[in-house]
Amino acid sequence: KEWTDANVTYMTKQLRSMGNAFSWDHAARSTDPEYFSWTQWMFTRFFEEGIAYRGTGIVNWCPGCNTVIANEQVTSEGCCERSGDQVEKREMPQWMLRITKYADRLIDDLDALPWPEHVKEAQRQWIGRSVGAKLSFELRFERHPEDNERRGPHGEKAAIPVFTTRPDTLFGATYLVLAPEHPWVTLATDDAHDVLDNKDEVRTYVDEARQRDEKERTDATKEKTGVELKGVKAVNPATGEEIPMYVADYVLAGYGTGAIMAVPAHDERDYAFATKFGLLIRQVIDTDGELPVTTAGKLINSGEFDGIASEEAKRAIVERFGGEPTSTYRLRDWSIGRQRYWGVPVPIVYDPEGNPHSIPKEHLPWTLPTDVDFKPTGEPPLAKSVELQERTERIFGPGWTPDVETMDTFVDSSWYFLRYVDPHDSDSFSSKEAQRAWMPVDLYFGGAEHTTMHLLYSRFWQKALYDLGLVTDQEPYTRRVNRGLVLGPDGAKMSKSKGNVIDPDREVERLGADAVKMYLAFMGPYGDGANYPWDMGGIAGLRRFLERANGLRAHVRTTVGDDIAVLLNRTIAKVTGDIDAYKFNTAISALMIFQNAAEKDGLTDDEYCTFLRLLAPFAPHLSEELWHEAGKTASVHEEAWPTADPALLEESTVTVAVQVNGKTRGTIEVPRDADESAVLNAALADPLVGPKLAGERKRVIYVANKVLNVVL
RNA sequence: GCUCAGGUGGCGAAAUUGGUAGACGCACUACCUUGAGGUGGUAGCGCCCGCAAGGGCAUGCUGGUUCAAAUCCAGUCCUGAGCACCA
Repeated sequence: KEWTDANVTYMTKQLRSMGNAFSWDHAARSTDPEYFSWTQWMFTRFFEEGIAYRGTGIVNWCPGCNTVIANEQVTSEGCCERSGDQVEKREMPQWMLRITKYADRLIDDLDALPWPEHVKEAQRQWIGRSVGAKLSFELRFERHPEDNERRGPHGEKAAIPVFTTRPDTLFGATYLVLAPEHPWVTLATDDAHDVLDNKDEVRTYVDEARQRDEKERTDATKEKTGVELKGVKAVNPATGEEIPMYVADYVLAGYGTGAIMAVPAHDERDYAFATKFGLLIRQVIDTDGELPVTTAGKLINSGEFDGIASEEAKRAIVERFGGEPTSTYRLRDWSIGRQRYWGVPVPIVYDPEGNPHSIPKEHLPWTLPTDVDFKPTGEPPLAKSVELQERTERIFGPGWTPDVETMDTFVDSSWYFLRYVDPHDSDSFSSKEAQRAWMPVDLYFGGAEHTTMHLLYSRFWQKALYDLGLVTDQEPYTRRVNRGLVLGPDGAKMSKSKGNVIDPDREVERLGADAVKMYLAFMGPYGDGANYPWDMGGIAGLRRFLERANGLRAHVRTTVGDDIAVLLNRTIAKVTGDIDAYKFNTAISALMIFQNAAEKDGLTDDEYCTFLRLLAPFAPHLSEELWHEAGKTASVHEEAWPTADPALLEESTVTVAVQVNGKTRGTIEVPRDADESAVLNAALADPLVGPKLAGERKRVIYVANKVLNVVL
C-alpha cells in the first residue's frame, strides 16, 4: 500500500505539472479499505444471488505468478498476460463469477453503443456466440442389448446430447465424437462398467490426451487422432442408422456439450477425421464444389427435407427430431480467486461443516492479515495466517475458517467509475443521485489491451449491479476511444532495454509543460490505437509556436484590415468544432494559421485577447500569463468561450477552380455567390484560363463558390 | 483460416452529403541575419520533363460508375490487431 501510495503521489504530481484540470477531490483508491469494503460487499451480494460461486473446473495456472488466472488473461499463444509464462491447465476449485449468464446481453447491448466497430467486434468474437441446437443421439449397447431399453430417472433412454450449428445436415451425420473428458467416456472406462470392447485402448488415449498441453492439443494443423468406442453405437435420429462413436481430442470438453455429430461432407475437421479413419461420407447439401463444402444450400439425401434450403431446414429438422434450439458461447465464467497475498480477500468464511457464508457488512472491510510471508509459492499465503484464523473464530465461532484467496485486481477496477462520481459517500458505494447526475461515463479513453478484459468485466459488473437494483444504468460507458502509445524516437515501443525512453518530466523541464502538452495533441489524431514516435524536432516546432505567441502582442494595432477578423471568426468556429470532435491536431493547426496571418497583417487588442482564449485549453500556462500581461485581472480559464460571428465567417470573394473536362486548369477570383453565367464570363475573360476554354462548350457545371467545370 | 481496422510526399498528417490532393508542422535546400552548433528571418520543397512559361504523372494495385473519385462500387495485394480444431 505504501508503494502504491508513493506511485499515486508521483503520478499526481506529473499530471498536475502538465496543467490538467482534474477534480482531484473525486479521486478513489482501490487499495483503501474504505473502497475495497464496497468491493467485498458487492461480492457478498453476488454470492447470495448465485452470481459468485465456488466451482470446480479446469483453470489456467501460471507457474510464474504461482496463481490461477482468468481465460481473458491468457494470450493467444497460451501464455500469461503478465509474466509471459506458458500457462498450465489444472483442475481445482475456484471462485468464479457467472459472466456467461450475461453473454447474450453483453453481445446484444453492444449494438446500441457508439463504440468503434473493431472494439465491439472483438468483444462479440470473444464472447463467441454460436446459434444452433441440441440434438440427442440414443445409444445401442452390443454387449448388453437389454440396456438399450433401459430408462433413466426421468424415463429417458441413454443418449448423448450434441450441439450443432448445422442441424440441416443431420442426415449426413455418419458418426459421433466425444471429447476425452466427456463424462460418458469417463463412465464407460471406469472399472464398474462393462460396455466397451476396447476399454484399455480408450483409457490410454484419454490419458495421453489429458497430459498433452493445451497449445499442442488445440493446434488445428496437426493430424487428427482418435479411438473408436467399440461395442457401442449411436442412432442417428433422422435416418435411424446405427453409427460408430469415437473419442478424439479435436472435440473440446468445454464447448457445447463436449460431443459432436460429425458431418464429414460439410465440415473440414470431420472430413479430415473421416478420411483418415475410412468413415462414411454422405453429402446432404447440393453443391458443385468439391467436398467438404461448408456453405448453406439446398438439401439432398435428406428424405422428406430434400430441396429445402438450409435456413428453413434447420428449423424444420430441429422441430421434427426433438431438438432444442440453443446458443453456446466461447466465453467462460470469470475465475477471480488468486493465490496471492496482495489483493482484496474473498469475504467468505466457512462453518465447521465447510459450508461457505458471506461475511456480514458490519465486519467489512475484511482486511489482509499482516503476519504472513507474501511471496507467492503456489499455496495461498493467507492459509498460513494465524491472525486471520483467530479473527474468524473470534467473530464467527470455534471451528470456522476463513477463505484464503484474494480477488483478481480486475475486480477492483470493475466499478471504480461509480466511486469517482461519489467518492465520499459512506452509506453506499455510490448514491443514486450522483449516478443519475454523472453516469454513464460520457467518454472513456483507454488501452486496446482492455478490450476483452477490463471493458468486458466492468460491463458485466455494471449489469450484475443493475439487476440488483444498485445502479441506474445497464452500460457503464457511452463512447469509447482506444488510445495509442507514444513510441520512442526510433519508432519502437519505449523500453529501458532499448534506451529509447522519453522522460516526460525532463521534457517538461526543458521545453515547458505547454509545449509538451501541445505536441502530444498535435502529433496526430487521437485514438483508435494510433501510435506516434516521439519526434524531437516536432516538439521543438511547438515550442517555436509558443515563443511566437509570446511575442504576438507586438503586432497589435488600432486599425487592421477586415480579413483578419474573418479569419479569426473562422478560427473560432474551427477550433470549437474540432475540440468537440476530439480533433486537437487540426484545432492547433487552425491556431497556427491565424497566428501566421496575425504576425503578417496585425490584429486588434480585442482579437488578440480572443486568440488567447482559444489558446487557453492547449497552453494553459502561457495563455494565463499573456492574459495578465494584456491587463486582465481574472483568469483566462474562467472566461467564456468565444463564439463566432456568422456575419464574419465568410469572405466577400472566393477562389473558384476552373476545370476543363474535369482537370483543373487554373483559378479565378469571383464575388461570393455569383451566379453561373457571371463566373463563366469571368473565367472566359481571365487571361490565363480564358484561352483554354475556347471551342464549343458541350456542358458547364458550376458548384457554387468551388468549381467551374467546362466540358469541351 | 475467420473477423476487424488501415494503406495519401523524406516524416507526423490534412481534405469524405464526390468538387483546386498534400492544409499545418517536422526534416531538408538556398539566401539573409546572427557570437555560430537541436528554439532568428525570408524563400523553396509530391514525382518527371523544362532556364522558365508550361506540360505530364500522382492518394497500395486493377477495373468500374461520374462532367468530376483519396472519397462510391467490384476485385486484388500489403500492413497491423483480435480470434483460431468453438462443431
